[in-house]
Amino acid sequence: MLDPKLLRGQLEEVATRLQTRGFKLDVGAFARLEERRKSLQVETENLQADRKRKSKEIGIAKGKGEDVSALMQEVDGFAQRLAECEQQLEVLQKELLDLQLGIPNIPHASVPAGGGEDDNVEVRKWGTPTQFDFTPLDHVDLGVKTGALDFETAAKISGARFSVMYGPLARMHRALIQLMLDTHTREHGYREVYVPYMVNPESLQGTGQLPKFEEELYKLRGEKDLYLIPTAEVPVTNIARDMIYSEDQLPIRFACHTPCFRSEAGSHGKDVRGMIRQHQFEKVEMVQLVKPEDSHAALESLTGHAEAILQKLGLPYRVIVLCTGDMGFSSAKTYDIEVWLPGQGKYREISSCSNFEDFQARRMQARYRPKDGKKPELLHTLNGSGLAVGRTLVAIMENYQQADGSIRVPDALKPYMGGVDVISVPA
RNA sequence: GGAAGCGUGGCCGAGCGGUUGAAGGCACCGGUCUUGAAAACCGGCGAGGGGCGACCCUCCGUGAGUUCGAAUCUCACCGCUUCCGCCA
Repeated sequence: MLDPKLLRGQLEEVATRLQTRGFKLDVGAFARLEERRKSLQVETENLQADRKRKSKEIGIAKGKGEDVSALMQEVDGFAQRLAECEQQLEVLQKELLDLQLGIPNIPHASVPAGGGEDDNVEVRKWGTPTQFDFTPLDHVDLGVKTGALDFETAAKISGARFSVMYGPLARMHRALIQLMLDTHTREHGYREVYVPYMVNPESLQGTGQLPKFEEELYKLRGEKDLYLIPTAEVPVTNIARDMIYSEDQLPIRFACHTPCFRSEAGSHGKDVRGMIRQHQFEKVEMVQLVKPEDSHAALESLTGHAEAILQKLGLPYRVIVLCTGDMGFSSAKTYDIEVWLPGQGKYREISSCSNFEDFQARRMQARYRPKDGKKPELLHTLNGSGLAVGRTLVAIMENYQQADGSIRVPDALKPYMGGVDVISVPA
């Protein structure tokens, strides 16, 4: 959520900046609502002040044993109007809030302008696309050859966009999670955290998935309103909801492994082959809670933490900065990391690292108290995948494949693989 | 699932329906003292919001209700604790 004061005070500038990300702010509608709110709120509060004062007088008069019927009548005189005002104000404020909850974050000044993914800008590249002296297969064909991936069985059990993995490949999938968590906790200063996979609507509103993107979520049946998490970002960031941290507690860094559940509504026909886009996938997520002045530096280091995993695994990648038109709803700035996939002959997203500044914090009322003892301030939140596990597995399969369809185990994973160093093709 | 109890400021903890946004303590901030620190003492100190301002409003788990007036009374819901049962 944007700062309501900013919205009121600099409505036109805000609208202009939101336009760069393709969002049309209805300036007129907002201004009209805001004007009505202002006059109604002033009237309501004046009447409330009146009632408060008179009630106090009644108390005093009664204490002295005086007659209070005149005072009571005075209150009666405006009680009706007050009730109307209060009710209308409540409706109006709800309307304004709904409007504000639907407004995306303002892009940071350093974000390149652009209308869509074609305008994203590459900022660096690591490694070079893997070369083969044979024609490389994609992970689906490799999965068939090794007998380790089984989409048909997954379809039988659940449907499209699910996968079943067997043996050493399933183990490598688990090993990746271990490597990622160990790296972030031992080398990058994150605290490991375990969280619920089912969350309430308040949490989803806090991070920005609700109210606007409900169709992307799986909602559970049952007497409680619960949703499956689309990312660990939701439960982990909401740890900070309604909190006031002391300044010396910051920064807080969490690393968390969870499954993620996404309906992928609206991506029909996209990445239908293989395990690139699944309804269920594993991810290790990094979340940071920092002081406002530190958040952009934190985004750089957090992105580096995700890159470190790819470097350990020897997977070529590039980092791009998303342009204004391609960023997510809540983000002020986002780097995507794209890994080289020989099977597709292109770079594909494997991590997304974002600085939300105070956008999520305002929705969550996540704050900290500055050292000088003054008012609590909103903190800044960030998160990034470190990494998407399924896609990392795909990248390893495709980059580490050999001519016979077997897959070498990257050195960094060997300690976790119990002696297996090749996923071989059965005879 | 059954029974009982409890939800008050950053934390702990008082609070007869009426000058209570809330005693007290801790923490925190400022000061005195000290070579420095600690201790002691003095002072300050909840959050959110509105108004150009003088100021004003809201908030005691959440939501309804009673009342001129609710932290305080009623109802519902949520959460927590303890005991019993069941259970990975």
